[in-house]
Amino acid sequence: MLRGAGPTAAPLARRPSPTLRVANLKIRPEEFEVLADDRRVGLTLREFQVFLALAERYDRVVPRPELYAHVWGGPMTKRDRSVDVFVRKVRRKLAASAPDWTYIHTHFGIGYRFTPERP
Amino acid sequence: MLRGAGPTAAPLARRPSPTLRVANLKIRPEEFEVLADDRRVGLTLREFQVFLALAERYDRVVPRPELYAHVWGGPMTKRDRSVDVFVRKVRRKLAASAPDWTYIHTHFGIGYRFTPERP
DNA sequence: GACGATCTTTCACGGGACGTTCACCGCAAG
DNA sequence: CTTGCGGTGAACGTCCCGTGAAAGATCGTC
Repeated sequence: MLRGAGPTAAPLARRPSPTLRVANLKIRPEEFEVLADDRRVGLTLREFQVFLALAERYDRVVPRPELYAHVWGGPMTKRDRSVDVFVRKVRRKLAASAPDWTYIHTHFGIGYRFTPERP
Repeated sequence: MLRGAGPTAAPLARRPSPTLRVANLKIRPEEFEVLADDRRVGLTLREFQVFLALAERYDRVVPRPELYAHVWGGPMTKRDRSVDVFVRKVRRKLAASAPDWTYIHTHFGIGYRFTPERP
């Protein structure tokens, strides 16, 4: 009698990926991927870069020009709003995935700080 | 002359082939064969290599250059569309064998992810 | 070797996701 | 009140990716 899969059939094993954990987030830099409570946040490439630049400086205030230089790789021109726009986009997607959390805090005139908090 | 009769005659033994299972798929790496609901998907060699490279990283986002290096064994030149074309071919054949499933997901600007889903 | 079939690689086109910039407005600080 | 920084939505151009098809490579058969 023909057997189907046979006795050696095994579930496909999952290969580990370097993962940073903070609060309810999992961050996989190699995959440009962020999970909130194991749900995909779905950041775009730029959004992830901005998020990572902040997350790597956990609980530190990151000046806007420094953030810009780290992501865009050059000096920030005055009145460039790129950082603000992408912080907004990251905030929106994080909020959609984890409504009860606040992650990115504004420091007026300085920049942003990544510190997960449950209001 | 070959004869099946004789005292030592035995039923043709079916050597089990190592088989990975995931969702409704069976994967036999040694045979370069994929079955969807026990139907042959009929991937070609390259197609199978691309499929396996993704399947081995189940639920992981695989950057395009990494996928290319794993299958073609060298650095990917910019603007090389080989990966895209073969992902397309694999998708088409998988869809033909299992229309109700979606397996390979696109991550814009990064690469692809293998995660079977029933829409 | 010539031919045909099958598979791989490359090319071109079109739609759409993403990144950038702008404009408007609310609010913090002095 | 006045100023300017940041939140926010949206327009717009770029280029990434889906897709079909041509061109090239590989293999088997006659």
